[in-house]
Amino acid sequence: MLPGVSNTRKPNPARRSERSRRAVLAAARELVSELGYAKVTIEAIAARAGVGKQTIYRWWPSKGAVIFDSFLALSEGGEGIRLPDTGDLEADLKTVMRATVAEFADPVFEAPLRALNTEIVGDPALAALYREKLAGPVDQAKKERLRSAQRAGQLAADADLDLVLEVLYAPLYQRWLHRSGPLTPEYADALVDITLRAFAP
Amino acid sequence: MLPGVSNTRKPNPARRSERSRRAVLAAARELVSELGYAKVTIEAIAARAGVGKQTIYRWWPSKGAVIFDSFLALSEGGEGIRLPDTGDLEADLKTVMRATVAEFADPVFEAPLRALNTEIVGDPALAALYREKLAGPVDQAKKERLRSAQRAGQLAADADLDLVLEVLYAPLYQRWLHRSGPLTPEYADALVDITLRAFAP
Amino acid sequence: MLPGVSNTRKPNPARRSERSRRAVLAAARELVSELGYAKVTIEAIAARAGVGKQTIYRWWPSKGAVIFDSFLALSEGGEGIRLPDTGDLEADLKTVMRATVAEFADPVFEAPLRALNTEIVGDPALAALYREKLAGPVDQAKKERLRSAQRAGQLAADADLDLVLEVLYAPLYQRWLHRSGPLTPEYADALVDITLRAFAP
Amino acid sequence: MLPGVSNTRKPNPARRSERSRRAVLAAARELVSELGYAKVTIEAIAARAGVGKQTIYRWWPSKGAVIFDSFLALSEGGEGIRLPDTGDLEADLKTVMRATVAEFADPVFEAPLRALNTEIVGDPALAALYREKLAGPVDQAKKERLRSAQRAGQLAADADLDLVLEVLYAPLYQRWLHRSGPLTPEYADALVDITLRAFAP
DNA sequence: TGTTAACCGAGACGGTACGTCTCGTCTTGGC
DNA sequence: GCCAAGACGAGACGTACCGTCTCGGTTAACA
Repeated sequence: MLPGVSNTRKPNPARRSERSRRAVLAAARELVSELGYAKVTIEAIAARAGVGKQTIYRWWPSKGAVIFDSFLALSEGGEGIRLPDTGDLEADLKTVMRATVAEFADPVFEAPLRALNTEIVGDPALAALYREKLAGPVDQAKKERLRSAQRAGQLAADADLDLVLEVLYAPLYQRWLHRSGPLTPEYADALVDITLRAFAP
Repeated sequence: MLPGVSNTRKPNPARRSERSRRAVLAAARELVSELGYAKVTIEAIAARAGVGKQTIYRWWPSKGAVIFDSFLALSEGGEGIRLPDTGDLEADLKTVMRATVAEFADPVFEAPLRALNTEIVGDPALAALYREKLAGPVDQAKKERLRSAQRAGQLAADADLDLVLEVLYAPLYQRWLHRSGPLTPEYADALVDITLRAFAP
Repeated sequence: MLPGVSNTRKPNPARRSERSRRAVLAAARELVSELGYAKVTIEAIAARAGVGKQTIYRWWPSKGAVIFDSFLALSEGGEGIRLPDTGDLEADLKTVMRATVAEFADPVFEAPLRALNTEIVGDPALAALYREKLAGPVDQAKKERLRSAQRAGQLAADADLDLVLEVLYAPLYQRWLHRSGPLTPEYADALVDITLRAFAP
Repeated sequence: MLPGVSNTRKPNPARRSERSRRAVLAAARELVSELGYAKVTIEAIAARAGVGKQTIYRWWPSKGAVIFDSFLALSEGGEGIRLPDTGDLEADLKTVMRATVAEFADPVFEAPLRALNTEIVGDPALAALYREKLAGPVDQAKKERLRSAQRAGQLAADADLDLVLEVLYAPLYQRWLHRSGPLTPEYADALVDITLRAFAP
């Protein structure tokens, strides 16, 4: 082999077929909803998308990556997320937490979200990508609202905001993942109350 | 179909080979530690255990069930778990939480625990089993300690103990699952401090 | 293990259950007719006969042996076979050959006969048994008739009777095995004519 | 189902790998020689050939078909078979028959030939293929020689040549299959003598 | 404005593991 | 000690996907 020539060909993104990319992501999303993450195969995605398998292997490193990308594409439009800021932290947080509870209960979100979590647990790279592309922006928006509350004296000024978010969300997230209890609006409210007491100024 | 008549022959547990059962569970445990959950195959378990594949399929419905059982078998001896009770709730909880942090960091626990969580996310039946057989007894022990603290006036008498446990453990669990932050003894202490403040009498 | 004790236990034929023996042979015969030789399994024979598998393995060395035995049992009653001897060799042979043609065409004989031949081709021991127990007696009866014809001057006195039988029967047998041509009464007659011409005095 | 639509995907023969085809047939031939037909498995053929199992299942319907094909491939080169024609029918036939006797005795031919016959007995489709592709061409060549003999007045002009071949070969074939007697050059000669007498002009 | 390199769909390939089936042996009670 | 019943270790079955590797057939940049 000639020097500088590699056998792991590097594709040229400029020539990438946008039509194929979209078809793959759409097929991936559909299949995860229909079959659940574990039963989706790359062969099935390719067939459904009307795409050669190589086209998928060329542009994505793994099944997880394809499916993750298909979620990313969904939430892409919603850039610049902002949380409500009425000045009343408790009310604002309860609004947001109740919305989160509702989202977790929505069967449209259920399957893909669980799929995502299944994959993230065992794949550090995907976990990093998840934190960077999905969780990160949302957390930034939440922390923005919390900082505003700190300025307003509604939250301890020295509170570690990452920790605040964890106390607020992790119990909810764990209940959902393990199905260890009901996800009700009252539960959402209770988490807000507890968090505000824990991090009161 | 007539009652009691099934086309999926059901084996007679009385004749089950204890030697095979043990060998399968041991092999499963070893392989999960060595390869991680995703790369363990039933064929490999059977081969390592010196057992026919059919013997596994006869007694377990899925790979997840075998592996779960192999964890169950581990913690079976440790009945009657009790938490330390020195009278000082904060100190006792910090001891326990620091131990949990250490356990999560231990590579011996890492792989199997992640395997378990991977499987639980997508399998409600397994999740129920997990709650009943593994999480349940441990949580009972923890709640016992918390009730003792309530009697001692160190915790709000009307605190929902399930919620207390969630606030205490879920952030830690989430950090570990998502690798979203360092698991340090200080972090363990912080969680105890926050929880005690949130549920102070 | 104690000296003189072997691990290949030798069963005591005196204690053998006649009821089981009969049931096994009957089940074997039925299953060969229904499924053809290749699809019959020892498990199926045992199940149909209401007999433990070990009972079959105890008394027969192989599937072929069981099935062969089941044929033997059939033709056991018909000892002392004699061919017609009207004095007219040609007429007598044509009668017998036409009967053989009819037998080969009878679907009741078809499956078991093919089964037997399948097994015999690849198993010298079974082939020997076949010659001794099934083909032998019949061939003796045929040769008896031919000797009578030799004495009557209808056949060359020095003709090798084994060869005569082969010329008479082998073409028919081969056509049937290979399905290489129609088995008609005329064909039977033609074989007799040819054989008589070839071995004319 | 719509016409032309099938759920059993059919592969495109144009893309078939010649290398794999050859490797499979070679492996099949070797394994039949080494183990005998019954003990050859598709897995073993695939492994020996360095081929995926699916590649075999894609192109052949059964083990029998693979092995049959492996024989076909052997005799493929020898197109346009011609029998010796010195003008002396008896001498020519004895030459050919002695060669056949020798071939049947050759252990290299023994195992595969028995394998082939085992399979043919129970599989009408394979039997037809055998007659068309293997026996047919050879029989044509033989009949050509016999026709030449008819023209030379060495054989009855109205003799049924198929029948002549059967009388000539079937006894030999049956002796070999059933191991019911020795296959000697003298036996070959005897069959020729008998046949010529039976079909003398 | 061809030429040509790369992507595309399709799908065959060598493999691995699946979950099922049957083999022949071993084990357990019942008679 | 034979028997029915059936669990066992073993391993082949035929299928589903894996990830790689050709095939022709379009494109799309560049010569």
